Amino acid sequence: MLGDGLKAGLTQAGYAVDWLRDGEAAVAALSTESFAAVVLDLGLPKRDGLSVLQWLRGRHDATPVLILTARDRLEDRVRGLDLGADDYVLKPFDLDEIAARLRALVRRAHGRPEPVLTLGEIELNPAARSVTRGGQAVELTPREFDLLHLLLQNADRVLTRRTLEEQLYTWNDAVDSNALEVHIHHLRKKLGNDLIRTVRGVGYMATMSAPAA
Amino acid sequence: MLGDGLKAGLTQAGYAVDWLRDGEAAVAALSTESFAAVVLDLGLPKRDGLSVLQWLRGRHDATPVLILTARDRLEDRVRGLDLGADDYVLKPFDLDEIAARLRALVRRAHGRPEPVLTLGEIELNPAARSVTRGGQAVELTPREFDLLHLLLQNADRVLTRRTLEEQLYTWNDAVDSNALEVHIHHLRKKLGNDLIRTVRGVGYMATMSAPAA
DNA sequence: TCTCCTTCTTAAGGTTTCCCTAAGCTGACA
DNA sequence: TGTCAGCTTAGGGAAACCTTAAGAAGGAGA
Repeated sequence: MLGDGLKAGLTQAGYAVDWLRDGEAAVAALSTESFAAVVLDLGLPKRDGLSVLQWLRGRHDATPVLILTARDRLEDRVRGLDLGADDYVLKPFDLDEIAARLRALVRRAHGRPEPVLTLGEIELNPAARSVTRGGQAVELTPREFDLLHLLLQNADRVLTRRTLEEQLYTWNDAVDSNALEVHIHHLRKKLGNDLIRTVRGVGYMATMSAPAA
Repeated sequence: MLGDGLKAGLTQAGYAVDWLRDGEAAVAALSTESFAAVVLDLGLPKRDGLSVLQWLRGRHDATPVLILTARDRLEDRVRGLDLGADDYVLKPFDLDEIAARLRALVRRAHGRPEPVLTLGEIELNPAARSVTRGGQAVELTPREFDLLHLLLQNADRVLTRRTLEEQLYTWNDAVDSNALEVHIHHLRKKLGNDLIRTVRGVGYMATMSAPAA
């Protein structure tokens, strides 16, 4: 059922999709055909998803791989990235998010830069990892950049604290502190107070215009 | 002829349409005016559609672009998406489909393709956690938002006090007070008295128009 | 190896927002 | 006209968030 939805969604997003229902079939397909990218569910029957990934990288096949993993299987995600996965998405997943990340992966694989993100007077260049405000360069630390990147990719949409922390800290899930708040604070200091809106009790959202007083 | 039909159809669907007949004219129009969305035929005369798209994205213009492409020009479609097109439709196309996709694109341009709940002049966007009344933003507190969300999800259906409280307060933290009434009151103050109808002895209901006498 | 420097996290107030409570009031229904 | 469900109002207090500062951790360069 999960596969059905995923296939339908990605097809609608403009991809040609081959859906292999177990690890063995996936290996068989990957040995004979060439794909732009692979979406790999780590909970595959017959042959474990991680072993498929390991096998693929063992052949020096650089096809971009996006892994799908359950929220409570943190160690799988870490192992997946270690084995050469390019990105991951947590289940239950959002179709738009998968489509967007796939597109980014395929772009990168072709050596094409990801498009610049713009919101108001802020501009973020993922390839150069640079940010400008009103045309003027702004220096951000790595964490600040990643956080801003996430927010801009989801502009006008509330991101929960949980989501942000999960994306920001791939390995160490339990960041039991207000680190996020501190980074938000630094971003606001550098980019202006209007860019990032607090949604009390939920999270944060990047948005262009301030609300009507 | 294709353009004629498209313009007529989109106009009828409620859009204000400017029809530029070649790539150069399109670039000229796009440099001076601002559009809610662009429908781009890749087979334009004078200046190729893809080059128009490339030019547009080169200026960091994020206007949604829907490309029209012939069924046998698959690679154009792929290039178009890579260059930053937001969606595509194959020729020969279906007018309703184009209209539907345009609607989705325009919405997405201001906050992802999230389903928006609408009732009368009230619109609620769960992704942005925003509410508008007659197009004008209304600021709600978290509790107010959640309550309105519940009511709109069950529009024209009576929700008992009990149901509402259970949903609002993580499993029956039995709020032994009139807190619910207070929030209802605040909502009515912000959104007008007609939206939420009291069903005496039972609960509340969101509904569009006042009852017939 | 040592030192300097950047960056990230932690922690501790300070501040703002919001939510419940409670008490008086209003209007519906008998 | 009495009663009761729901409406209205305002303030205390707590949770959520902001701000600041300092210590840890890591890396670069000598």
